[in-house]
Amino acid sequence: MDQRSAVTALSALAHDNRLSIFRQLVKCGPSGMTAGNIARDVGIGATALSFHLKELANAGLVHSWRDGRYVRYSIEVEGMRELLSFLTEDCCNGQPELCGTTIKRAQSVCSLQVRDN
Amino acid sequence: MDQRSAVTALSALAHDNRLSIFRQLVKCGPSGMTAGNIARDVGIGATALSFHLKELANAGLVHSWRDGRYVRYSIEVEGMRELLSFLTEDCCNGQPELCGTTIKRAQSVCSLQVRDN
DNA sequence: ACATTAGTTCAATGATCCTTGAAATGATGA
DNA sequence: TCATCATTTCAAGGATCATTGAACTAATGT
Repeated sequence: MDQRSAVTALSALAHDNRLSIFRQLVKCGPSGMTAGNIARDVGIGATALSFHLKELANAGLVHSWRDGRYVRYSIEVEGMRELLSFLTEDCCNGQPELCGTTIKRAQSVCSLQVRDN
Repeated sequence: MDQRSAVTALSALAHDNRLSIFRQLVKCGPSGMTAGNIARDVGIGATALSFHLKELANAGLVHSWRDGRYVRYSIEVEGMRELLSFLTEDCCNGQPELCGTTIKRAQSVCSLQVRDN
């Protein structure tokens, strides 16, 4: 991931409604949700929802597919993982003991955890 | 971390210059950098730098202290960790195998990795 | 005290983003 | 085919954010 893509992804997440949408989809997993159900849960109109979903999709954070009369959206795991990785790249110049002294290591609840690559 | 703080933090990172500043500080570790050196590395003026650092500080992502004639800035590790954790909270409703099948688990290069709490 | 260096605050302008309803598109079932 | 439901696109406005130079505050050394 490059800086430009990272800014796009962060901008996509940096909005109250979009962050709510994103977190709903994180919870929901690969099966995704229909646009209509997202709109209901987040409490916004269809137009606004469509606008925000487009931003998230354009940022590589969600993707969609048609499911009969509905359109389903789900999180783009790889895009999210790349973003988290980018944010922590070269932390303390590869000497984790420098920041590791202040916080505890622990297991992530999810494979979205940052990895070195 | 609540939704409001997360949006503030993401908004702070969602800007080309601020993301550059942030990543410089991530690399640099706890010793931090002077404002002047950040400005030189990122290639922006003092006024703009001050504005952006204020945004990052307000978002809880960096902090600063005076060091003689200079002001040093460094990353706020806990704030960053909270943000990463918030973004992946309840991923796949606690069933990591759902998203874990598509990406490989691996160790983070840094203790900033997401943890379950 | 004064000159110099380092950073921050202020105010105004321009740029970008968000919201809204109305219209358009796509899919289903009778 | 027609009515209906689901979602997207369009266009206009209001709101928010970024940039700039100038003025200001803070620390240092002489």
